[in-house]
Amino acid sequence: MGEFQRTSVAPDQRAVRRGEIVDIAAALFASKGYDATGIREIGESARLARGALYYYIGSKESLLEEIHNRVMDPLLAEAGDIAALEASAAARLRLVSEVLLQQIIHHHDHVWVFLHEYRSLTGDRRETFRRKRVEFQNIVLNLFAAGVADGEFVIEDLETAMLAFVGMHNYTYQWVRRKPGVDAETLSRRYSDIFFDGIRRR
Amino acid sequence: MGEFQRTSVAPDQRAVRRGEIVDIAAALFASKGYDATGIREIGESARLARGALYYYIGSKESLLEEIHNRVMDPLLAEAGDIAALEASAAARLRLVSEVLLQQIIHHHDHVWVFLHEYRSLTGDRRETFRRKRVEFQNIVLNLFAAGVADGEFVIEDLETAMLAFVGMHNYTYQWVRRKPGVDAETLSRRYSDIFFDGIRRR
DNA sequence: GTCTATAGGGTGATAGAC
DNA sequence: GTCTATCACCCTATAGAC
Repeated sequence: MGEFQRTSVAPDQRAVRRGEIVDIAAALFASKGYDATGIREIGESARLARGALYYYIGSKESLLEEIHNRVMDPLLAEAGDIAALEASAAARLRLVSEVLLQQIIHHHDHVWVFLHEYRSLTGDRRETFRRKRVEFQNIVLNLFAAGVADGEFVIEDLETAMLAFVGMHNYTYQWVRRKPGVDAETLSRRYSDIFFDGIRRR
Repeated sequence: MGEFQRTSVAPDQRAVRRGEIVDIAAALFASKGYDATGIREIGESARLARGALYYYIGSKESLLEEIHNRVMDPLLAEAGDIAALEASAAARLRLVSEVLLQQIIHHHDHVWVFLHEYRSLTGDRRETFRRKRVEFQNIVLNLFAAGVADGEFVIEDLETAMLAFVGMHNYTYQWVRRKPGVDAETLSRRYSDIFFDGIRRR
């Protein structure tokens, strides 16, 4: 039983080290691009020669896959929980906006890679990622639809509205690093104010 | 004088062929990525061996530079003309929205490369591009500021509003190819309706 | 677990024949 | 203008010693 506890509860050193390497890779991929970053560079940053590096990573593409999952999986879980809350569509969209911006701001490297390099995923990895992205967009789409059904929103085309909302948020990764001091809560409020009420004086 | 006219007015065959190769490269870079596309592939698509190809292109990076300029230069010129019109800030922003979406929809490959691969530009090329992007964003920023000065808009933070506006538009390149039949005029109207008046029922 | 050596295959760019 | 041959260098991944 002591042995069982050690393998199931104690941290797996190999998995821990692999996690560190994933973060190192995310930083390199974000600053130089996936294709332009060599396995050698990742090894140098992790202080590991190539042979030892491959003991942890398996392949370069599996690092890319894990970077994607680290952003997408918590985002999907949180957005799903928020959508299930008993609150107005506007209130729930505001919360989704905030968790999305938190990922973009606090896991900036991973999000950059996620939004820039998903085409470097191949085969099943690519298809799995595509499905998760559709799932997230559907959560947002359904919130807009719920708002229209409740008479809370007036929307000409639901899909365009969803894509405008997601696009406005996602694009944040392009500039947020150059504006330090911006926080998810403030930005979420400003985006939501614009999206729900517009900027025209009334 | 006849000879002078021929060199200054008649089309330069080399420049024409180079232009065709730039378009071929844009299509390849957009579908596979800049780093993942080889000079050999560009040559195959253009039906030219490497030696002949280099006679036209100079270098791979100069192709990337020209793809950027083909999007940015007309956009800057049109946006500058629109900003100088005597019209409300909302009307002028609506026109800027439309020319931006026209570039995104009708020069989709070039825009994809432009928004995805600008980090592969080096040295002066990169700096020149950065300046042009700032120039475009300043045109949009000044339109928002003019709207506030006229009492037409109420905006908490000008720069956030500008970035939200630009981001909502730019992100369009990610999905517009999967929705055929979308035109710049319709999309521009929908984006502007959301941005100026919001989606909440009043 | 970590290393070095190497396999097997790319890359962008240029020289020089025609 | 277009070609082939080649330069110098890079890549991901694996084998096998320690």
